[in-house]
Amino acid sequence: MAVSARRGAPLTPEEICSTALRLVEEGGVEALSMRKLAAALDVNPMSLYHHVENKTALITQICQTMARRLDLLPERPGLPWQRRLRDLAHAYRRLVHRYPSLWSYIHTHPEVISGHQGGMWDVLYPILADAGVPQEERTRTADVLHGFVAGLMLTERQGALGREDPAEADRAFETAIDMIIRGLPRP
Amino acid sequence: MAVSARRGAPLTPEEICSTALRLVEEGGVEALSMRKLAAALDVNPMSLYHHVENKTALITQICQTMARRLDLLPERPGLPWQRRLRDLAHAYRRLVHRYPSLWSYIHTHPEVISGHQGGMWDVLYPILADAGVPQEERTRTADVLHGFVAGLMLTERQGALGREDPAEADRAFETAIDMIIRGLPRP
DNA sequence: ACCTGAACACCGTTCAAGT
DNA sequence: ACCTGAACACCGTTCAAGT
Repeated sequence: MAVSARRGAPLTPEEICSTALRLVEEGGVEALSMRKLAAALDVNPMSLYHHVENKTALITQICQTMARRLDLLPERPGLPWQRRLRDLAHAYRRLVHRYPSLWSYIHTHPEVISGHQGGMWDVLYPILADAGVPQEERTRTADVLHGFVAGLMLTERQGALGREDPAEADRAFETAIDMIIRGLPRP
Repeated sequence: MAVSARRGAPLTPEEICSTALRLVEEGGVEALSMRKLAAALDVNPMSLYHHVENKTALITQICQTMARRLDLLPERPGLPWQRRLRDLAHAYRRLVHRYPSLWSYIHTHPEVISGHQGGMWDVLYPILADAGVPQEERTRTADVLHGFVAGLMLTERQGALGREDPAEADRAFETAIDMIIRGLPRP
């Protein structure tokens, strides 16, 4: 039989991807296995391989889905760049809080995301321009800034920011953004 | 027989740890398995469990060994703090270049290292003091700085700094340290 | 075209049995 | 005290066989 164990539908890529993402949200990337995913979909483990090349390809897919969930505020060129930079950093932080394990995975597996894809960079560049960062330094500055904020999240996830007091992590994050704003290269 | 397959010696903790670290240096943390480690030591896989509680305990041990390899320059209070901060950052970077995979592992597995252990912090605090960072902000600033540099390394490892030109990664690192120096909180 | 079971080559770890 | 083999419960993935 061609669609036996499963209810009706013949196992769409979307269903696979969203179920996989759910497993990751619940138990981290290490909780995702092809066999558990198949069980969650009520399907034979091997059926998955007709829709997904392999496990790493699947993870790459759910990473891209995650990246699309960065909830950027609408562009508001009227606001000062400091404010927009702060808001962007907070959006990034919210995303990491939502998918901590998957986010870590991406940043330890360079191969899954290549280049400046995702809406974040389109928001960041105009901010840097308004901040007066010279054109020829903007790419480098953007990479460094992303690194800074990513490292902050790494540290927060390690519990190094505010071990006892949870509000301390928020405060440290603000301090960090202040440092970044002060430190930006000016002409 | 009690020491059969192995040559003479009865399998010391040091031997286990150093061999495990070698496997990690060669193939990353994902290349370390209890069974491969046993093979490298020419021993039955189960023998390891008489010297090591389990795999995570073993990894924690080799992480601590790695942390001890941070080659700090001797303290030179005569030099300006900017210079000392830069040197410390470079020592950190060298360590990450030497153990990229293990370093990533630590920063994605918060449980393996807890608190400010390791000589780095003893070097960092006096630098921050000389930089004029107020006493009550030093802990937070130190955590943020560590986060910044760690994030930089993460980004570098992802290839985001200087994809084509390898010297660009060096330049981006210097730019980043400049930003940090400019951005430090002052009284 | 899509699904499946058996199989292969791996894991970490437990446990009873050996010396 | 230290080592070991067999076993358990997992992996990802291939492949030939089913409908």
